[in-house]
Amino acid sequence: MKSAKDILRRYLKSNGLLYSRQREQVLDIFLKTEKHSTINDLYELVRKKNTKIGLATVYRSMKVICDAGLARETDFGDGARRYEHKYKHQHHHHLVCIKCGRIVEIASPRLEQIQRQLAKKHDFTVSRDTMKMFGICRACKRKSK
Amino acid sequence: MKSAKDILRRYLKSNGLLYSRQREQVLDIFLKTEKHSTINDLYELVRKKNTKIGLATVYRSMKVICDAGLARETDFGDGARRYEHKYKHQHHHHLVCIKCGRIVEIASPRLEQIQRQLAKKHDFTVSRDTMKMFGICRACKRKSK
DNA sequence: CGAACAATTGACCATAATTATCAATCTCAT
DNA sequence: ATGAGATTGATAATTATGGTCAATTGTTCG
Repeated sequence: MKSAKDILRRYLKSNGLLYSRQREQVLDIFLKTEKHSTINDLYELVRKKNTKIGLATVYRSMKVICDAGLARETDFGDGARRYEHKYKHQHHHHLVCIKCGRIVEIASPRLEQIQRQLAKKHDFTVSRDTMKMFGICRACKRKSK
Repeated sequence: MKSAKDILRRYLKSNGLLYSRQREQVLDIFLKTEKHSTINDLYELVRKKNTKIGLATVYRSMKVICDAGLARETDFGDGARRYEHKYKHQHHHHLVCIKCGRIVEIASPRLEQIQRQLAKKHDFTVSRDTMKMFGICRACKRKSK
């Protein structure tokens, strides 16, 4: 089983790109995060290891890490791009609480099946998909009673 | 059957807001658009009728029109908020071609049913949801052969 | 109708996320 | 170790969007 670093290394090499210290640092930090970090989140974390790193480098590194298939961009409509793990994580969708911001990840084979059928019906070759439901979670419903 | 203007009027009145000339103009233009316009698209269209209107007014008007339930924000991840019709239009999802930008609207009761089940399972009260699949449409697949 | 009052507007500024620029520096195959 | 080419960090530029405020407008009520 290849490690995430191996995958990044291989991706970079096969595209004529370099395995820089900064890219490795960003990947290390990203792998340690649990969920849905913004570029700024990652930037601040990486700066604890490397105070000299620039914000643009974090943007650029996450782009490469996505291209390598290790991360996935998600957008919760809050004006900031977020990243989640893609390697060794099953495809999933999101329930987002608009009160407390809690995000629940959900996987549903039946949903995926319907998605495949819909894509086939319209002859689309799908490379990326996203489904989100925004609403109020159980805890917030209790609180507001 | 109430017209979109009646709905806006009623919404405004019941919220202590005013029915201004600009809001009506923005609504008129929005109703004439077919699909997924950005604020800037609408701004340029409204300016043909009212060269004095400000961009901020279009932002503010579309916000109110959304709140009144006549429009829905969509996000295709291209860095610009887009608006689509909500009144007298059934809920739907999107297939987006990443080559030519074509957007196909799809409705699926089975998908909606699964969404309801997933929300219920996690005790979420869903107020808004979105599902998108990005890929290559039939026409673009043919072209690239 | 017309005055009064609160909401809205338009112009402009503020902010925030993201990207472009470019000289200095680093990576890696040889 | 070296050189060609990729990357970086600092900063400026860009873009979408929201805030401010004095001037204007819409609505209500007498």
